Amino acid sequence: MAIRITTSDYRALAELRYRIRHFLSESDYAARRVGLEPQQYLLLLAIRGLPADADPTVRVLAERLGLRHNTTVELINRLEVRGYVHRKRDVEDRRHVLVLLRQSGEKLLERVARQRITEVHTRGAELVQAMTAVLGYREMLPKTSKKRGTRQPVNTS
Amino acid sequence: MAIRITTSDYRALAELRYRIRHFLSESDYAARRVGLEPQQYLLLLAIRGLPADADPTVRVLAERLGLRHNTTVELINRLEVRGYVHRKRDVEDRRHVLVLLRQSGEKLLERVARQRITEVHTRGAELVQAMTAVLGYREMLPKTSKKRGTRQPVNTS
DNA sequence: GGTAGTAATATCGTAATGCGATATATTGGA
DNA sequence: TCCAATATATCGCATTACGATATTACTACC
Repeated sequence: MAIRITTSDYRALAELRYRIRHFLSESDYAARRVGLEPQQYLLLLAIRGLPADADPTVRVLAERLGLRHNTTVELINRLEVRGYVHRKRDVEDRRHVLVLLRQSGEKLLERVARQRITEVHTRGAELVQAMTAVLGYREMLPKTSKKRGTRQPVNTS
Repeated sequence: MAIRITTSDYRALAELRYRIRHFLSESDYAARRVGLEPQQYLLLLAIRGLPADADPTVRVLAERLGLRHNTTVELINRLEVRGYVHRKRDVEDRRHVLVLLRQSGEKLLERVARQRITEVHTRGAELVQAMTAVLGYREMLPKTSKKRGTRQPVNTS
């Protein structure tokens, strides 16, 4: 049943990760330059760039960041201590906590985003190109057994 | 001088991150299921999938993972303790340390990679599509505003 | 209205991650 | 030989992340 995984397969997976990682580390670096931890930048971005129909609750943000809710709570704590965001109880449903940007947070976010926007369009194209190259190296991979399809969802949210 | 960053810009950046994050977290999850931390899986993968012309030294692996060398050293330490890799001094240049997979490490890596290979081909295509959509979200707009238009179109050649 | 169950957030303990600064060993020249 | 560059390792510290558990608020159902 087990199809042998070749060195080419491993190289493709590794190369894909390498490309993505280096694309993202530009942004990590940009964040650190303005004194933000990478994850902190991502939280600020997630709030500011939330889809129009969503509220910035802890749970929603956790889902957007691909994190557990408790990890997100602590991330918010650190940003609140630094004065970049603040919490506001949702009056509609008092279980919900809305996480809102403060001026200082928005400022920092903007400084990182400004550097990223052009960057993303130039390097992003490279990344997409590299990804299609890597992904297309074996388009005709035979379908594996049915069992493999029973995968659990990543998030409990 | 500063061009205003719009909500659409933030949404695009956030959406891009969301897509990438969820694509990657599948792999984090697959790694954790076999008892590997995400980064540990990536180190094993980096070793096994290293380009043919490279040696698995600490520095090379750090570069492939996009990490500082000292972070990589500690990651290797943890994997060595668990018996998944071992170190070997390079006899050519005794400053170099070669990081080699042990059987157990290779086994675990294979289990994760096996789940990822098909996954990457299906979800990867989705990701690429989403990325081009996000990256090109303004490419379709009329190029009236010259300021914004200074961005290069995606070159797929 | 009361109660059980569900949902959202928070807290605690612990391990992994990651960096800057610094230390040590090795190599390859001047 | 001596010195600068290179490679790895160590130390201290903050951040990240998770599982388990607690607390508060809402919702059904009786």
